[in-house]
Amino acid sequence: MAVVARRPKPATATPPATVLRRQPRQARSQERIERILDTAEQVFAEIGYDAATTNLIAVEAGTSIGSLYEFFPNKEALASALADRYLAAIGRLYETLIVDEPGVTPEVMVPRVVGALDAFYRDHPGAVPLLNGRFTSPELASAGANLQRAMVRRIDAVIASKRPDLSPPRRLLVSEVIAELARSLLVLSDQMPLHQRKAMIHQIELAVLGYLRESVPDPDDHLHTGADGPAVDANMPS
Amino acid sequence: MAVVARRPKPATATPPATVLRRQPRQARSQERIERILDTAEQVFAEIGYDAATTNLIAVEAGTSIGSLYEFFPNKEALASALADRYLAAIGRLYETLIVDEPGVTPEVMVPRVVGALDAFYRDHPGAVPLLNGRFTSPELASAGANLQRAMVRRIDAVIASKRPDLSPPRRLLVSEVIAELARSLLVLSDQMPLHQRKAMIHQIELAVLGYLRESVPDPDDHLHTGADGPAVDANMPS
DNA sequence: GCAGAAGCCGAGTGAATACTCAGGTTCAAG
DNA sequence: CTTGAACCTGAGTATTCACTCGGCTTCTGC
Repeated sequence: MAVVARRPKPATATPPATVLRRQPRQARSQERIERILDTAEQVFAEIGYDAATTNLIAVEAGTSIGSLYEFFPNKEALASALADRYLAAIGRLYETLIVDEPGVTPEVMVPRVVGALDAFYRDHPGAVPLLNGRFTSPELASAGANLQRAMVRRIDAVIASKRPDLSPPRRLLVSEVIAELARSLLVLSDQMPLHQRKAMIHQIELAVLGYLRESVPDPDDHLHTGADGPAVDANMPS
Repeated sequence: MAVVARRPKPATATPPATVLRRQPRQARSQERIERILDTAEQVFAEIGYDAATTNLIAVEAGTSIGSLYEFFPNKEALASALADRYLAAIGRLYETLIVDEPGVTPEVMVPRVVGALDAFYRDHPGAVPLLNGRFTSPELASAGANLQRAMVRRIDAVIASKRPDLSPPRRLLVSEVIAELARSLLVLSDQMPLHQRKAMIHQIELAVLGYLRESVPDPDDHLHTGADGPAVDANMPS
């Protein structure tokens, strides 16, 4: 239950529902909205979307349900607003960092991307449970899925440029594996205490690079990696 | 919400709740129970634990709620019974395949384990969404987490035996990465059509092996890889 | 073939909860 | 200061859904 719509009265053609019901005019209500969102994020992360009641969120935010519904048309809208907080930022991060620049090798790009994502998730502790948690709304789950697809597409584009010899399906497969690998391991690292987290981030880089070397061996590599020589060797195109 | 207990009446000290309320004596009811479980699995997989209503499950199973509750004490018990169907089998699979045999290299063991898991998941289409799905009950989620911990422990034991030079924390980290990598990519492959699935399975093997090579380079390998000193060094206690 | 047990049914119960609304309070413009 | 708009409140409403219970049907042992 509850995952399913619980809005039997209105039935008014289903507007976007993603936005606020009304734009606040006074600073007080703007702050209230922020407080509600902060609280919702925390509560969702702690007990999950379904178990979170709008009443609890309102009370925890130090306001009343009436006020909550003054601005948010329904519970899903809270989740949407929350997702919007991060989606754009992470999307921009992808666009900035997963790019096809001439001198950038995987050894450079992977730590950059993984590091940036890790930093972002550390700065925004709610983001991971929100977008990758096990108990989120369908709304949030599909937002997370879209983000993941965006990452896959960008990786695919970079590989396409760097390695035109790979067939498109194979490229896509490799991109999907890399993206999923990064996603799931970043989620894992997000659950760890800070001192282990750093080590885990490094393992993520190793995992991505190791997979890349196995799956897409360097064409200008003399010794091809059968089961023995990973041989990073001096590959310095700059 | 429903994630939270919804059993306000009984309050009877909380018995195990994992079992059937009553053992069936006749074949008819045994079949009914099976049908209910099959249906529950399907419904949970399709719309998630929360959105699934016990009434729907009963109707879909061609029976009545009364009958459902004749045997299952509550909704969670359905999930438990479902988990029990797979947990033991997968656990045994780990015990059989993730073992420390003398001549078995990662190149042999990894495809074996990944292949066996893939085969199991193909034979039991409900298992993956049930244990790794985004919308399962806390009960099921923790069952899945336990299973994952079991895998980590077994991998850790094998690494401990093969590579006594690694420090325990490092070993554990590597084991966790491998287990998570396998888990998340197997989930991904489970969502794919059969022809892509085979290719993905191979990528999983490459990913695990590639990560292993990066993270735990062969000690008798002259050139060491890492971007950092993994501090493996020539530490030979034997 | 019958009595009692096992099994089955589904309308009904009660608790949980998303969302409303009538009435009050605070602000800002004139 | 006044007035109307923006804002706030929380008890109440409508709905959903896990679970019960009394009555009915089917089986089984004698």
